[in-house]
Amino acid sequence: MKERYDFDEIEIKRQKYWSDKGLHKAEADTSKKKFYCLEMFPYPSGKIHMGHVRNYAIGDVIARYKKMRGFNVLHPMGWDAFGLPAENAAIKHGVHPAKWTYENIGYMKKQLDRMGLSYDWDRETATCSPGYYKWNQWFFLKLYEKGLAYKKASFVNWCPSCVTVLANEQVIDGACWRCDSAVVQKELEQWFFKITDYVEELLQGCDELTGWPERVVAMQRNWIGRSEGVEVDFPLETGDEKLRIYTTRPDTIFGVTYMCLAPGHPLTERLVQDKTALDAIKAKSGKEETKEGIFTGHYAINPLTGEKIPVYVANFVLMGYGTGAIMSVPAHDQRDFEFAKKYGLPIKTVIIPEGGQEEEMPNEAFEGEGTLINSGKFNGFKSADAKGAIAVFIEEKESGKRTVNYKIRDWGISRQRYWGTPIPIIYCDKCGIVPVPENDLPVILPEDVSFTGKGGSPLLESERFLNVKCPACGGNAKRETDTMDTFVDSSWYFIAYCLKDDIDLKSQISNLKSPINYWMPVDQYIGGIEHAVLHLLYSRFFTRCMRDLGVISSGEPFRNLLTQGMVCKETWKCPDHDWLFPEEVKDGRCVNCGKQVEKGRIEKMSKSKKNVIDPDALIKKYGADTMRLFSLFAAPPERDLEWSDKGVEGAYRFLNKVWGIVYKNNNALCVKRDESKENITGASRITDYASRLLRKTHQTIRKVTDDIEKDYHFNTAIAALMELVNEMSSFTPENEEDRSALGFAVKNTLMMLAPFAPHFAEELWEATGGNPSIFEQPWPEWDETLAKDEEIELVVQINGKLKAKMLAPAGLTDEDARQRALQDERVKEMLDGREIKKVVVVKGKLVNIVLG
RNA sequence: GCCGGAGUGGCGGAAUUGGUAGACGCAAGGGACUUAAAAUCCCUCGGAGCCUGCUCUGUACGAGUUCGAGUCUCGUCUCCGGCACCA
Repeated sequence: MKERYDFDEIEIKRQKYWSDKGLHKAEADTSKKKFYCLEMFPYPSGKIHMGHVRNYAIGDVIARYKKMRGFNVLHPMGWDAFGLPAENAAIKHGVHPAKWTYENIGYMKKQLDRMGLSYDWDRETATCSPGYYKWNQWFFLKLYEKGLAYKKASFVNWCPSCVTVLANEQVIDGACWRCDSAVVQKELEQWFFKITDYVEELLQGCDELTGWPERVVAMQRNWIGRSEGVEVDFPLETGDEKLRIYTTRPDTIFGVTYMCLAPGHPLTERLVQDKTALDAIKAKSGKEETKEGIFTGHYAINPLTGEKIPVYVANFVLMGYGTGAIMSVPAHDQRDFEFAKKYGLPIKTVIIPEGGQEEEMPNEAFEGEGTLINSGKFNGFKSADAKGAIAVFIEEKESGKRTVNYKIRDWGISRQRYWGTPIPIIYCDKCGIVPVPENDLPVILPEDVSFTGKGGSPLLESERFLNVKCPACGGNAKRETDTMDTFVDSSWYFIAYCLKDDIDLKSQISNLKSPINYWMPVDQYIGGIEHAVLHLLYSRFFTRCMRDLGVISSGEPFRNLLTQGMVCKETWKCPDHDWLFPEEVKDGRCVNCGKQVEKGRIEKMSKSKKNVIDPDALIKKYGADTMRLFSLFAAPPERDLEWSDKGVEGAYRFLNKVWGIVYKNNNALCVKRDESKENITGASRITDYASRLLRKTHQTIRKVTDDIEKDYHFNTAIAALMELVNEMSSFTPENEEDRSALGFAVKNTLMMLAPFAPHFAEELWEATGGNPSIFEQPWPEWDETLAKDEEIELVVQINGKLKAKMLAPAGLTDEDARQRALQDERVKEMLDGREIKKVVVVKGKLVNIVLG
């Protein structure tokens, strides 16, 4: 072996070795226990970034570790290849989205391979390939058959800059999630997936997501937003029209002093005379913090009290939730309270808190539960009881019914964009909406379109695509020109990976022994927290739909989820030149202007903040193993990672140290024996020397295995390996026993290092005579008796404070420990003859002497 | 406002069911090797005191439970993330 650690040569050699061996290929085999390890696939934006590196390094450690544990491991990778950036690149640079995308895929794939990731590339999929998106279309047709895909006109979130519709989830604080432009409302015909049909199941399924981070499950529950309440009809004073409201607080219904309609409510136009005032309210709808409203001039009747109640239109009432109308109880709802104060409306208290009294002039609404007053026959009821009783009463009076409401809406999937899956629908003047026959799939995305960026669907311009014969009547018809939301693509790619060459979902229906049913669910899914709601919820929905189609036998796709933290780095800012690259800062000054720079916060790596590290450069300087090792060592996976150039050097030093030990061991050990100048006397001394290293090795195997198994805490596992290596580096073997102990330590260190620094471990494995691949070795096992310490440090406390430490044989009895502590000269001195009240002994660890 | 999560050295981070606070790494200081530097190796490294050994103190803050609290309970403060006029 070479004296120097030449990472570049080794890594390329080992990547070829694994590839030639087909080490990462997976085959479904029901006789083997499987492990499906999956990292969220990337959008092929051009180059991988450190976030990818971390994500994939974590996944690769798990995949390689599980393989060594004897699992049949599936570890695939592919490309989330449809999406806006490709189209934007086409508009900007005139490159066709397909060309742009496939070129990026080619480059990024090389980068991933250079990292030494153990993917089975036979299963690679790009969602933009017809072989993949055909099944998006097939799935769409199946949902359409079941009434789960439907078209409706609705107000949608429209981004004027991206010229497209956005899902509710893609709107953040009224702005586009991608470009930050203000989102406007526009009425369009859209295709929807009926996720609301599965909402109860998706919610209940949350209880079973025990392998998911709690906060992600909480976010999903929160997004679904289930609430139980009552819909109540308030008849209008004039005519037979009724106002239907939704409330979760029927216990406060006697406190209603006015009502509010959403500006978009169907009745507003009829009730409000002053259209300019109405328009003003509409303009302020759903945006502003301040509450504004107008009186309609109409009154409704509270069905329980018969009271006459003024009806308002208010900007803060949402049309999309409940019935778009509310009953207002200012005494017990802060929003209603503020509105009432502003417009001088009465406030009627109907709930008093436990042990409280009715306040004359409340300063704020009391939103808690309590006891009912001013509520007719329900006076004296507790809120919880009153909710039920009043709901029943309303139902008996046929004034309303108990209902469950959800915040989640159906999933709008239409996008007025080119680079996505064509929706397989044909519009015929005679037959109306006609689905493309299954046999005609895929509907291929045409290439002959131009990218002007002027908006509208580019597909409208492709005559060959647009004009089609109606499958039903044969007459002239037109295709749907919208494409699907790319979240459709990513909602089932993990199922596609299970099928190797041909993603034929249909052929797998009702096949209990299909590869899908062998590999699914994903045992470990790893990705960023940013997908906590969207992607993960849609995938759970899709998998359930697939289950109901018979494609898969169970509906929960991801057993365990690990959300890795962000990769962060410090930032630099110049008062004139904004964010600076680290190399633009010299001695605390900006190299452009010489001004004092400000050390900014530690932020997520981003090009705009100029605090990115380029993985290519890192690999060139230190190699992939060092990069992987550092990103795994610096923090536990779920936490944010602060990038440190010095820390990377530390990881590199560590590998060099191991290399040095193995090199020395391999070549110089045999000679060393005669050159020995040290005086080591007595065989027992030598035995002890070797057995200490042996013990440490067994302890390390236990620690590393536990750390990986428990929570994938690779940072502490690597720390334990470093400890062992430190011990090895100061170990000079003097005899056969020593040499075999060191050999054992080296061999096990390499095996444990293998998932983290695979090329490095594989190279040294071979250099030390290991054969075949280290990844075909079983994970090391420890011997509990050999791992046991012979001596322990017995801690003596007096009144809980550490006073002395002494060596004692392991496994001593509590009584022995007690005697040793009490008879220690120094302890005796400190006790100074004072009365001992009690002695607490913690087995094999500690004695606490409690004085009176 | 509601729901999560977190506050430990100069820094990243360790500490089974409550039982030696600060593993491992980085930075820093000192030393060895070298003509010199790099690399490497050795030592020190929470704070304060007498710098030998030791003593006191210390895990955001304040109480509490306990023989014993970074860990459990209650309260306070700060920071981060998500949701947010959802009736």
